[in-house]
Formats: sequence, structure tokens, C-alpha cells
Amino acid sequence: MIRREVTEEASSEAERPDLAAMMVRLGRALTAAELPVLRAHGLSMWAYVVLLALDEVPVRSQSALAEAIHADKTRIIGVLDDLQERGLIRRSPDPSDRRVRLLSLTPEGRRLRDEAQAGIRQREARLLDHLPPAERATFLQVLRDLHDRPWQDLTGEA
Amino acid sequence: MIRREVTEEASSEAERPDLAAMMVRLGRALTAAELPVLRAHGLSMWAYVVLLALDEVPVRSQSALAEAIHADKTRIIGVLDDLQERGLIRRSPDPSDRRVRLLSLTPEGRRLRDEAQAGIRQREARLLDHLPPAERATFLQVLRDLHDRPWQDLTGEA
DNA sequence: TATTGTTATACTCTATAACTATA
DNA sequence: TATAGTTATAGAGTATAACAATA
Repeated sequence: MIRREVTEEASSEAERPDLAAMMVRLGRALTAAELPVLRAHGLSMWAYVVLLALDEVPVRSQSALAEAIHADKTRIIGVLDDLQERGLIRRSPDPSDRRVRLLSLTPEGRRLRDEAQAGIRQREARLLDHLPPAERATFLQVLRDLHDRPWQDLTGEA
Repeated sequence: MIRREVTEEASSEAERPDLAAMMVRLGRALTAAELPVLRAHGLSMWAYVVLLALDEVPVRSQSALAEAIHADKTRIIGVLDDLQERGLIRRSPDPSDRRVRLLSLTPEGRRLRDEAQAGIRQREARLLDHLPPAERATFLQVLRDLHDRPWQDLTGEA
């Protein structure tokens, strides 16, 4: 039952939802899959993103961190408060410029982050399990390639 | 520069962002790519989703339509108002039960929807252009396969 | 005067509750 | 009384504006 014409190309690509529709649905589903794992570790999605963006080597300024994870600088303040209170990150004024905060992971922060990520990766692996290895590899390779492209390239502003 | 250990599998899958992170970013970028096209046709994203869900064969009740596109029934009322005023959809009380509305595309609605979708597909094609045909085909096939899976399957609730 | 971090305010999107008209 | 559709209200999430500390 063909519902409407497709003016494109091969039959294998005909009659599919728009790329954006598929990506958004999958993004939401995979996010929903992550949340219970994160909650089990006492992490919100933003907290997890922050931990992933940090390292033992300090990041200079909260603004820089916010920009790196595409968040508003006011958005992450509460998140940093919580992570600091729990001893998962260090947040100290830079001696050379007391306005800026130096942000880094504590060992406990790294451990928690890696544990959470391991749980998430496990779920992902289960989802991709049933795919033939060659297809899975190609899929992930293309996905990474697309993901790594600059924003203007993806949006077609180029 | 390996930032952290990966306890997984092949090297081709090592050191990548979480699946959800990649999907969400790509979903947002592809959505951003669609918006100018939709705007050029005077359509919001919701209006476009509604048009895609309709057909010449009437859909019975706005609730059913809302459920089909995973929207709240109150969410789409303004959208339907606008589409009806512009003559893109028909919305008439069902004679057999005057509480429910019968919703269907008008020829102009179908034309506009198909035009918008053609523009969107064109952008998508440009994005996938540079991929080797075999890889592109595999990527789209796996993406469709994942997209078509039930929600519980994707979230790992199963 | 400019900038970092913070707090207070406003805005957008969405869902919930309350209403009407039919049944 | 129950349901489809509508309107009004409230909530979550986010961004914008205003402020204090430091440069």
C-alpha cells in the first residue's frame, strides 16, 4: 500500500519517514533508556553531561564549560552546586583571576561517571546486539561521521 | 589521546559518544534544517506532522489523530484551526456522532505537504550525498529498522 | 568599564483541570 | 453518566535581565 509518490531513488529508500523524524524518535527513546541508569547513580542528564565534559585537568570558567556542552551558563549552576556538595567535582577560584572557577573531576566523580556510562553502554550494546556485525559497524561509523560534522554542514546552511 | 578506558569491543567502536548523545544532536540538527523549509511553506513543525498523519480518507476524531502523532489532544487544536482556515484540511462533524470531527486532507493540503516534504528530502539527500552508496543504504536500513521497533524494545524495558 | 558567576524575572512549551455539547 | 472537543490554568524547562564581586 503506497500512500504517496516518492520522487527519489532506489526502492530500498522509498517510503521511509523523514530522517529528522527517525532521529528524534530514536534520540528520545535512547534518552529514556539512559534515565533509569542515571537515576540509579543519582545523576540527572545535565549532571551526567557535565561529568562527561570534565576531567582531572581543570576546565577554566563555568562559561567555557557551559559553551562546551551547549548549555546556558545559568543553566548549570545548580548542577555544579550539587556535584560539588557530593564531592564529585572540584570548583575553586582561579588564584590568577578570582572571578573564574576552575572545574575538575574528583576521583569519586570519575568513578561514578564511568560506572554510569558503563551501564548505559551495556543497554546500547543490547539494542545493537541483533544486528549483523558488518551492518552494526557501518551504522556506527556513519553515525559518528555525521555526528562529528559541523552544525552548518548538518543544517545545510553551508 | 585516549581520554578514558573503553571496556567494550572492536577498536572501530571505541571512544565514541553515547548513542543517545549522537542521536539527539543529529535529531536537533536535522530538525533545524527542516524549519526554514517548513517556514517557507507557512508550516510549523506540528502542522507538518499533522499533514503527514492525514490523508484523503478521513481520520475519525482529533483524539485519535493526537494519539497517532504522540501529541496531547489539546496541543493540536490551534494547529487544526489554522490548517482548516487555510483550506488545507477538512474538519467536519461526524453525522453519526456529532461530537467527533472527521479530519482529512484537501487537495491543496496534500500538494503543500508534498512540496514541503520534497524540499526536506532534498536537503537530506544533500547531507547523505557524500556517503558511499553501500554505506548509505546500510545506514538508512538500520536506522529504519531501529525506528520501527516498539518503544519498550528501544528503551530496554523489555 | 568589562567580565565571571549568581539571582530574579519572563517566556515558551506542554500537560492538567474545568467547561460545553452531544450521546 | 460518559466522551469529544475546547478553553483556562498551572507546571517544567529554558533563556533574558539585573546584580555583586573582581579585574
